[in-house]
Amino acid sequence: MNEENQTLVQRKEKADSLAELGVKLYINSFKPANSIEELLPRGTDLQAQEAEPGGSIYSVAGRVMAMRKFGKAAFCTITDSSGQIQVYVKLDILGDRIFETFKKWDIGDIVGVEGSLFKTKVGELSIQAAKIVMISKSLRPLPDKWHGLTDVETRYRQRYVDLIVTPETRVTFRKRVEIIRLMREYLNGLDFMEVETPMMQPIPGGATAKPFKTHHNALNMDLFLRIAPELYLKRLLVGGFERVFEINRNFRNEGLSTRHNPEFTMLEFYQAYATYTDLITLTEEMISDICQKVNGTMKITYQGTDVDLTPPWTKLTMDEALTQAAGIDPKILADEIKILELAKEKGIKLDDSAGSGKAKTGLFELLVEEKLINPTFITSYPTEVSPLARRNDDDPTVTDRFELFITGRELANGFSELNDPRDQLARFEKQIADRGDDEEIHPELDADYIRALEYGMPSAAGEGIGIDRLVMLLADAPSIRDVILFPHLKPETGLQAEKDEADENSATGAF
RNA sequence: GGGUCGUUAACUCAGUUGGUAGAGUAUCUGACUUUUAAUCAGAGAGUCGCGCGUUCAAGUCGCGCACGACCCA
Repeated sequence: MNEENQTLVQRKEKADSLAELGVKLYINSFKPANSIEELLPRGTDLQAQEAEPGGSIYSVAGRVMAMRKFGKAAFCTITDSSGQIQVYVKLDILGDRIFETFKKWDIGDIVGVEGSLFKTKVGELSIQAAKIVMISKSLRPLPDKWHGLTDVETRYRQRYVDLIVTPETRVTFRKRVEIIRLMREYLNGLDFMEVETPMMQPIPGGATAKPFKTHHNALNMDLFLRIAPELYLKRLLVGGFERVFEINRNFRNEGLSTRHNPEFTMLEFYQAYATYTDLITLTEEMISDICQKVNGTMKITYQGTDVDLTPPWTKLTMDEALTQAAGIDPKILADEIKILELAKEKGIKLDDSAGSGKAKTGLFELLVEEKLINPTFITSYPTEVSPLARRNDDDPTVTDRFELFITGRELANGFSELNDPRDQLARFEKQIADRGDDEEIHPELDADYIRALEYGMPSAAGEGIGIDRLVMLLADAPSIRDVILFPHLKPETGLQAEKDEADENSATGAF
């Protein structure tokens, strides 16, 4: 790195001089007996300037986050993954030689401390260090201790630094982990099996989206990163696993935004002999329950907007939503020609082959979606836009499908599954015929999936829930990049230039 | 893809009408054995994102590019 600034040079020199004093800079032999978290309650009964009775010795390891040095003593704040505690370091306890090495410690170093507990004059629980040890020497200065790291680009690119210095970031990602854990627990409790299906697929199916393409060299074949696991999970229903779920990554080769990352995490689950209404009940129970456990309440705010996740949630058909939220006359909705005219009037682009279903969906996305703040299930999606969903028994122009909207965003999509192989084949064929002029979306007929259905798939309902968006909601995060540890960014220009240079050098060296 | 804004020390930010690059934190040196953004004294630290142009002179003005943020499609 061409960043040999003064601080870095000084830190390296200091590391060298520590090594000369006989200090090993990167040891792997210190095993802390205690977490910081477990020490903290031991201070509750102590008075200021009182040592813990019995004088037990504890040991902790962590990163030095702050240091207030005096001539012959110092206070350091150190953190481990459970919390932070102050360490009091004193010359006359450690002795000259050790104290000399301590003076070369920096903020950012990872250290081990052994000692007893006491409270300082101002009542802060502290460890009186009897032994100190360097575990890992830090060569780079941490960001400003008061302002922290505010540059979002650096926070995303160097998430490790963000995690060190931004407590809110740690809270968000712990929350993410907890949400996914609770989701697994919930589904496991209902006897769902967690499975893994291919992420590299010869035919990317289960959604309409642009896939990433890759190549298998030995087989000399193109593969696609999956856009959805759906068709594989339903093959498992055919196979007799009646409740399956998968929580993992999908990939879509499309634009990036505060709500879209090229790889994102979905929960998809399928339940035999269930209908979409069963999943509506399951979804509102699962999400409200997770919110209660993670946030301690079902009434949350998202970016300043109040959202109430207390069940039951609103349920509207798409027609009802268009009437109630967009004020469209039901008579227009019932008239195929008028609804197409209205959509065009509103500036919605429709292919010549588009029917009223696409028109309604377009109007819904334009006029209704953003108004659905509190959780709302929209049902009765047009068959035209739902190639994998089961038709409604009474009205075959709509499907037994729902989407869940919260804060104006789609969070989940579920339906009673289409298991008639001949209907499925016809819809695949129509979808391929209608693919329009988009070269990047190539719906291809998945003949093996049809073959699977021909063996007979039990009636079932299935659903996908966008985990990143759910975490955004429950953690009040404005951008999907705030809930993905390493969001996709374009390469850093400085680092890229150096890499090119290095590549060039090694290429020359090879000749 | 279009628009708006941003990019100055490791971090957070100033920088006037175009005229020698500034502060706090961090770092280094010294003082200091109960501090809480410790304090005090001193010092060092910059490819002003990159490039081209206008000008006697550009961090500042113009154009292009890169990266990022937000809005729109």
